[in-house]
This record gives sequence, structure tokens and C-alpha cells, in this order.
Amino acid sequence: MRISELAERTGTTAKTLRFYEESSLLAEPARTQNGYRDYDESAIVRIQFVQAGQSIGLTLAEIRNLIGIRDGGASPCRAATDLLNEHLTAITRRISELKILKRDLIQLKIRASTLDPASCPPESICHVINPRH
Amino acid sequence: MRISELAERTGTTAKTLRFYEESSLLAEPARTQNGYRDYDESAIVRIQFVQAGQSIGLTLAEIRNLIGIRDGGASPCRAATDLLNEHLTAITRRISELKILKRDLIQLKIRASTLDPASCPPESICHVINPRH
DNA sequence: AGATACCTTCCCCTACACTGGAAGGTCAAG
DNA sequence: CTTGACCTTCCAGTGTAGGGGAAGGTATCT
Repeated sequence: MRISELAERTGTTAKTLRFYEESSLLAEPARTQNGYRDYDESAIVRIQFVQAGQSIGLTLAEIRNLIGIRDGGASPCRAATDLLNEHLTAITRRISELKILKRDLIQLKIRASTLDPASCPPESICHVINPRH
Repeated sequence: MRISELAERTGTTAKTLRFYEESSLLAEPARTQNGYRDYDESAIVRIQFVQAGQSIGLTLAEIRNLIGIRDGGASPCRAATDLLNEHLTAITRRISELKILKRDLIQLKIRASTLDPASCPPESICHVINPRH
């Protein structure tokens, strides 16, 4: 199949598929006589793997790494599990950072409602944002 | 004071201060005879405002916008409050996205523990990540 | 023969907040 | 007189995941 059919069947664009190939996420396909890329069905599975990885927050570099392990003949399942754990830790940390930030923003809002804009000293730009002044 | 002193007193770098000036976050300071930047104390307050904005998650573009309103003669307090509300909404949404992602990752981990890496079909790259296969 | 809908490679652009480094000027100490 | 620590401007690169568009080739329909 040609590139735009593959793009349509995987819900992406031809541009993205060329980019994936360039990024070693997708093997170079066969070419027809006239130089067009000619994919077989296995390309679909490969792209779905990339998409599955992205949907759980893996970067293309991490996905490429897993593909590399598989292409090296080994099973990437262990590496994948490690990645999962890393991401879980990072996400958990990120969630608590965001919760703290959210609390701070709410505090700032409460404080802002007690302040009079007219009394905001120009040199501090804005006393809502800059509570030091 | 010279640029490296200002950098030290605000916990940043000379490079960053030049970048802020270039980005219209910091007014062009006076220059000494030899062309060195010569800051007065007001620069410190300005930089603290930028840092206060950053610490609550504002982008430099948003901070520049608030500064622009102040420099236009108005009080940016209203705009700042609007920004606060926007960010609150975005952060709240982001937190729930991350929570969903976290649940998904945990599900994937549980599933992974029931799978045998040896039985992972090579064409699906990794059955931990790609549950379709 | 011409329109159109594909396809190819190539290079640059996006946002974000800086950071690195080159090439050169200035100043005080030893 | 030179060393070292500053300072200046300017250009380019970082990482992420593509997107825009040019210039040109190809296949099909009418």
C-alpha cells in the first residue's frame, strides 16, 4: 500500500510516517518502480505499537529504544516494565507538584480578592502575582 | 551594579539577564563609559516579579504581557486574576489527565505481571506496551 | 493534451527558556 | 607586561514531534 493509505489506516499523516522512518521508528519500506514507498501489513502493527507507546506517555526515543531491543533479538518486556515504573514514579511526582501549585494559585486568588487594584504599587508590577510587595 | 552582581543577587545568570532584556522583560539599563550594563536596585524588583510569575507557572510571554499593561499605565491586576483562573483550570484538567494515565499504567503493570516475556510475539514488539497483541 | 491527485526529496519553522561558545574589549593586580 | 576576571555582541544549538511549502516526478481521467 502507498503512504497515504497507510496514514489513513493508522490515523496519522504521510508526513508523520516519513518522519518516523527518518527517526528509525519504522523500517524503510520497499519501493515501487517509480520510487513510491510500498508498505505491507506489518507496517500497520509497527505504527500501532508506536501509538500505543505514545498513548501511555512514552517518548519516541523510548519507543525507538524498545524497538531496538526487539530488533537486536531480545524481548523488550523487561525494559518496558522498567519504563512503566519510571513513568509511574514521574507521573506521581508530577501530580503532587501540580497539586501544590494548585493550592498556591488558590491561595493567591483568595489574597487577590482582598486587595484593591488601585492600591497596587506600580514598581511591583502587580501585587496579585508578586506577594512580596 | 554590573550584570554578574545582579545575577548573583537574584539567583540567576548574566546570560539569562541578557536574554530577559532581549525578550523585553527587563528594561535596557544605563551603560557605563566602557559599555558595561549598569543596573539600579529597581532591576532586582523587576526580576523578582518575573521569578514570582514563573514560580506560579506563568510563561515569559504571559509575564511580558502583564509588564506591558503596567508600562501602558494601567493596573494589570485584573489580567493577572484572569491568568490565575486560566491556569487553575488548565492545572486541574492536567491533574485529572495524569491521574487517568497513572491508572492506565498501573493496569498495564498488573497485566504485565501475568504475561510471560518468552511468549511475547516479536511482531508486536512488546505485549506489555501493546495490549492489542 | 491538460487537469488532478498522488508521490518524491529538501530545507526551514514552530514553542519554550535558555545555554554554549567564539571573538574581542576593559580593568586591576602582580 | 601579562594574567585573569570581568564585560560586550552575535550566532547557533538544545529537545520534542512533527508541520509548511517548494520544486519536481508520476499516474489516471477526460
